[in-house]
Amino acid sequence: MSSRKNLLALAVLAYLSQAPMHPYELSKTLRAHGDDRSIKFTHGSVYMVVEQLLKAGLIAEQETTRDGQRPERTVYGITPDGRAELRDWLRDLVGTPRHEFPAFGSALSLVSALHPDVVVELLQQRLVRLEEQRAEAAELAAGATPHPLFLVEEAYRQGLLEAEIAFVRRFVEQITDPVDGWGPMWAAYHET
Amino acid sequence: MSSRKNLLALAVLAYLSQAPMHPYELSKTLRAHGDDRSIKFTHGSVYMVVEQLLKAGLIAEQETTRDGQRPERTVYGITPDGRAELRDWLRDLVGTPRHEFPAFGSALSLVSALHPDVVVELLQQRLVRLEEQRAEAAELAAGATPHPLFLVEEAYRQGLLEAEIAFVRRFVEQITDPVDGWGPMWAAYHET
DNA sequence: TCTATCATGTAACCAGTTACATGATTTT
DNA sequence: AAAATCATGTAACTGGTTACATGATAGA
Repeated sequence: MSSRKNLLALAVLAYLSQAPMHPYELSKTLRAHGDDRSIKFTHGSVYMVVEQLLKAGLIAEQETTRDGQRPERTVYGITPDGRAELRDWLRDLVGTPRHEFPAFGSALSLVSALHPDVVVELLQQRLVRLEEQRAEAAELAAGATPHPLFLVEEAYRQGLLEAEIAFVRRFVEQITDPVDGWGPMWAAYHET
Repeated sequence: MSSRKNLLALAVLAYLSQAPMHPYELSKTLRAHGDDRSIKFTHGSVYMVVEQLLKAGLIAEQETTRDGQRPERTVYGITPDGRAELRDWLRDLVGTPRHEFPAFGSALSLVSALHPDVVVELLQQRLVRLEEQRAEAAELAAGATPHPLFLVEEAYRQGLLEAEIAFVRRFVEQITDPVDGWGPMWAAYHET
């Protein structure tokens, strides 16, 4: 089995559960549906996971066609094992939160290596970028209207975004608070 | 240069900027300081990044000691280039948000493949787990008292956690709302 | 003293990214 | 008809994870 690490494999299973396709078509369809906002993949990685899923028996070669002088295309379909894996994997992802490692969190854990003054500047810069993202997201949500179920991932993102904005604001205040801000202590410690 | 992908490399630079160490010691120190909550690494990957950083000239072999019949240990120290990279990298991470791919988000984008009834169950299960995590985090924050600057990453996590809890609650309601919930439409669509 | 665990590192394997290759179609 | 872009795939490189190896100390 794919050992459930690469989320692209999940997406491929999901799409093949609706109709057989060849890898290039998968690649296109995924991108067309905007799945590249929630799943990281490149043209090349699609071929990779298809091969992995094939080895694992979760999909199977369905037919091999040749259209004029184009390279051969192999069409893959999902197997019963594949359907089972899709279901179980999704259930697991939805039902059980797992520990993740957002880059900003990692940076925060090491941020004492910078001088507090520059950190404040950087945080303010981050804030304006975050607010830009929020504006874009709002626009996007206002525009399109497929059923909102298909925007649920966007809603989730927006929630996280708001939380991050709030956090950054608080953090800036904690550093700069004139009465008991961390700035001075931090600056002192930083001379080492 | 390390091309700035593996955050472990950043942590290694940060620690070596305080004192030279050998890889095993790095591994231990990182774990002792709880950096494994914010950065994903294993014993083996530390050796890997040390080698990469060495190749990139960001750290340098300082001395090679042998203690009794233990294997030789090589002690590494940061170079001036390494210090510059540490600073720039951190600045970038703090100042500029980047697009990330949380697993729950990916799952959400495909969740229509499950029946709405089971999704609701799963979300409720997720909620109790999330609330457990929140309780643990609160306890942890109440207990320890190094300067809160060293818990800032925890505070960030908590913010995200709250946001996720709120989102999941809303989502459950949207599915199950008796007047215009998505449940029926979703269930119907799901027969395909 | 036997066993378990720590200290330290290497090597083999697997996954992911990037770059390249080539014929087909479309645009200028 | 030249240039650009699309359609389709392969191959090479690089990074990350896992498993293994081996002497040292400590506990039973």
